[in-house]
Amino acid sequence: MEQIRFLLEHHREHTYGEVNQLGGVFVNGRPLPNAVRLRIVELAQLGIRPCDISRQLRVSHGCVSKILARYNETGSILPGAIGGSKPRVTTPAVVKHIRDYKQGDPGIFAWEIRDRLLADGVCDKYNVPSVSSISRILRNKIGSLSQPGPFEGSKQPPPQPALPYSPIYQYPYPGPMASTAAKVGAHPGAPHVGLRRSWPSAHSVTNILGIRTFVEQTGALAGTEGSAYPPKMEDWPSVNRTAFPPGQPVNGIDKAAMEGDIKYPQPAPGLSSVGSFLPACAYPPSNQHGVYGGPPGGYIPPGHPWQPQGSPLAHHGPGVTAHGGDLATAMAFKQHGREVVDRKPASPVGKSPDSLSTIHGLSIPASSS
DNA sequence: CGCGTCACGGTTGAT
DNA sequence: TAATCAACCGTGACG
Repeated sequence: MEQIRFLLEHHREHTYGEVNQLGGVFVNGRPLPNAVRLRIVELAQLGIRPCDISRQLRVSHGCVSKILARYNETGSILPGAIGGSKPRVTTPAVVKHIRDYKQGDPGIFAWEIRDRLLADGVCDKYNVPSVSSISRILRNKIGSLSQPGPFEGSKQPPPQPALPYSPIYQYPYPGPMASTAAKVGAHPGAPHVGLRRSWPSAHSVTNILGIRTFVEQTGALAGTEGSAYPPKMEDWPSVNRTAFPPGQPVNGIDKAAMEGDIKYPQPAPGLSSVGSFLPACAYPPSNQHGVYGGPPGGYIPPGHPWQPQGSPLAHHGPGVTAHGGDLATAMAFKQHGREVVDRKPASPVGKSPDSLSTIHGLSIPASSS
């Protein structure tokens, strides 16, 4: 144990990371590792209260609350897209259409333009400019230039006008992604890890509960993380990192992985165990994932609350969306849990109270610490 | 005591 | 190439 501590600290020295009031390690400004996020959701699904999850995982309750809330809404355990510019709603193409509408009907109201953009399929409800934005465009761009589009037209970048971008990611897509996820996640190797040591309770919990199994099966994890994060997957790191050797580029993951490594080096410290442990366990070996992950769709029950049918998040963009599939997986996961659990009642799954209690016993004790 | 919320200091990545 | 900026992050504290 001490060793562990030592390692942690040592590790910390050259990596960064801060320790919160609960003794958990976090990197300011950066998302918690996916492994931890997943764990939060798993535990919640098992009926463990947020406050206990917070203590067990040593993550602030505000964070637990946020992650669970997001999960309940979107079905994803992933953090939001960090950085970068929000896709512009007023893409050149959109502006051009606005201009056209205005020219066609100088008396047109901004809200009418908005409606037309939707009606014409130029935008969808997710990326249609607000009335005020349209007004601004009319004022600033179109108003002044009466000319047709020199500016944008030519330059039209790549943006896709009608593309939906979802503020969050779009997760739900069962189809495509499993592989991605798999890749990412797949790292068999992890088991070894001495993870256990560091996080006694936690890991125990996982095993005990059999969560990990669950996860693997569902593929949620893998899927989720991997795919979901196509663009950024920042978290992966912890997970990946463990498994991934540096040179391996896994679809984009590599980068993520790397980052992860860098920043969240080892989960080891503090929650460390979690991080490392989880990942390992969590990620299904490729073969498995093949089995489970592939068919995420299957897991997803048809009408899910959070998964609106296609709508909101669903529409996905081209490539990006593909990742969503993972998400779907994730979702599946959620559903699963959800159905069973529902949060408070608890015990649904088969784990029943016993499990819980066990869990509590194991982990919670830590809280005192 | 639990938990939703938000200010804060931080990081990221597209422009 | 560097700077800007808006998005997100988790913590910590308040209610």
